[in-house]
Amino acid sequence: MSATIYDVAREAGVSMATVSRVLNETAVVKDETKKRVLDAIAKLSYRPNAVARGLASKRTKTIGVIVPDVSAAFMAELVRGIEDVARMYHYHIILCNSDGLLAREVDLIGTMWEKQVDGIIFMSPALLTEHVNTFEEAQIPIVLCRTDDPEGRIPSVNIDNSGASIDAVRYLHKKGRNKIAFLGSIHHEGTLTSERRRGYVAEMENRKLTPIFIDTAREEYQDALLAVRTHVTMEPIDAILAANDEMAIAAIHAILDEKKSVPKDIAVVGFDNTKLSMMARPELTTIAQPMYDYGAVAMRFMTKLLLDEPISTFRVVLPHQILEHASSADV
Amino acid sequence: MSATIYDVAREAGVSMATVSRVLNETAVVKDETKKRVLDAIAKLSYRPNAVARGLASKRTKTIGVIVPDVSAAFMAELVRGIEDVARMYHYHIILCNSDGLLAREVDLIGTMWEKQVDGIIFMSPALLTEHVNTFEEAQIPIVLCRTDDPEGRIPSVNIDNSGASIDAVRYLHKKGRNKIAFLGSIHHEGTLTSERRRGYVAEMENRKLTPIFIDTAREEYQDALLAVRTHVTMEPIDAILAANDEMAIAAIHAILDEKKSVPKDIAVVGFDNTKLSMMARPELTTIAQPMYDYGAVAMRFMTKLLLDEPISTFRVVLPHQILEHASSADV
DNA sequence: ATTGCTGATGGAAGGACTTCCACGCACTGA
DNA sequence: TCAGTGCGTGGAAGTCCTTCCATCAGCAAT
Repeated sequence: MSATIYDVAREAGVSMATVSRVLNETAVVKDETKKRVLDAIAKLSYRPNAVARGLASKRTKTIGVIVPDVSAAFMAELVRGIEDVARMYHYHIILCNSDGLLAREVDLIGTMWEKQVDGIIFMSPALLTEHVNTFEEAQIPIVLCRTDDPEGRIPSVNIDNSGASIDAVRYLHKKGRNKIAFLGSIHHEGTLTSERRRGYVAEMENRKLTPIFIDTAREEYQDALLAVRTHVTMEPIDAILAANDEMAIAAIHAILDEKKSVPKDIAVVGFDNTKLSMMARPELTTIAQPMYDYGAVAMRFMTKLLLDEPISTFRVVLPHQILEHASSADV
Repeated sequence: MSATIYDVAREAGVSMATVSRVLNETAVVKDETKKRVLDAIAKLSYRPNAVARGLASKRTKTIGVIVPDVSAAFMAELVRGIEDVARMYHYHIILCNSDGLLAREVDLIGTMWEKQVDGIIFMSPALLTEHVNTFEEAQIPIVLCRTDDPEGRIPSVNIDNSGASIDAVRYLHKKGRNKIAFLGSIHHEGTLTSERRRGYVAEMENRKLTPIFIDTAREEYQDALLAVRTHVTMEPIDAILAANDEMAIAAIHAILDEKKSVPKDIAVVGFDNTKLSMMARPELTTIAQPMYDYGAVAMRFMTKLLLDEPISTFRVVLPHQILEHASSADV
């Protein structure tokens, strides 16, 4: 079939140990010998078998990536960030979707271990004790991405979601908005949305404003569309802070459907700065998180862990920023 | 460290061969023995090492997935389809982005080979001879996905892009539109867009209509927005068939920006039925391709290849369908 | 009682690499 | 001249499985 390291050794007249050394640059090999080996490799168009390599070295150069759903709004960009950095460091990624189901997540971590991945980048709606336990059993380097560990046990990469909401409320209030509603679904604690909601509530109270909630079952366009439509006719509000862009756009459309104006009657601010925000009319003011960077930084973090590079902090916090567009512009 | 098959064998008082048989159900094992083995596995919380397994069996249960860019409009859904089916059949996927660069694609196929993947699902803007050659060298089962091999050498899963355009032109013409423009970028042959353009031209000529082209550099929102804005003021048209949804939405916005009406003045039809189509105002008429199914079917196809199941055709053609919405409704 | 099967299991040889240990050679310093 | 020092290299063990071949007990058929 295809050439093995042994064939290369014979062709070059050296031992397989030497070929391995050339391949991995793991020791000095005389230039002349090295050349012979490289020639033999080229001649036989030899490519090392990564599986055998993995078995012998106990390092597979692959990283497991567990996400709730790649096809969700901006997960793909994040995954792209991971993969790009992975490639730079000669890693590959095994991608799995968990749908945020604990059982599946636990199972996946097990499978990742079977596959002998060198590390796992993990995303989940909320981190539970079960997760942490599984991580500990698995004994694999883990980096949480867009998933907070409130107790800071696991290395993580996040933005300050609560702080971002605070900024948003401040921003809207400065624009003279007082009846600011929060559009999101109710989840258990530890969720991204719950953090965002927390910041919202804190800053509203801080400013002696009454929090208003527009709750949806799921965090989706259709649900949000209906919820906002209904709410707008019932209670007077002049601004909406949505838990994500998709819902924010639903809010815009719902408001327009009810013959009100954005931003004149109601300003809308989204979350995440997905492509969607640019594709709405009026364009959406949104809180930008660097989605690509999320993945890129998490993967870079992973390589640091793997290569024993010094790490300054276990909880990386990425910057966020309000990007102002027409949906909340001054009237 | 962690238990090996040998430990399990000792614990259960059998040979490792028997453990392997229990694990793989590759031969009959007496019920009582099997129970002892399973108990031992549970007791040691043993999980087989997939790498060692891969080396010994020459099957890794992993599939390489090469896409131009996961973060592109609907690639993520497609990848999700692949992964879901892969999981059903106990496969995993290694995901890589090629950016559609030939050199990277060739390199990736090589790396996939190193990784000893059982098969490759391959997506590319256009299939070239170099690809086919590399496939042949690699000797790995390949399934093309959303990538046509005009010569039908490689198994593939596609829709009839040219036919879809024909349908779209027919549809618009029946609605009384005569000045139908095609919005897309000019690529070399073999591209999806080129197929779509081909069908458009064919049906326009068939109906004695003059083809009108709005060309963009890249197939993106911004490029399309500018191109359409400019074009609309110069040449009278009453319909636009866009090469994808993103550009179609750009077209809608450009038309509105120029104070014209959609669909009254100009009807717009998109391609791909991404989530975006629902999120536009007016909602976008689009040619639906089953994006999730694209991936799911391709992966299912792959498993058939791998499991030697009978295959009816090497070129799977998925159905498409015009989904009518407000952007092209009767006025 | 002997032969011939079959069902259940053990033994051992790979599979393609990495890596540790040892060794030869040329050269250095006393 | 001889021990000491490295560099460059070979040999072989080890990694954890799968799988082929052999074995063996038990039972039906002759």
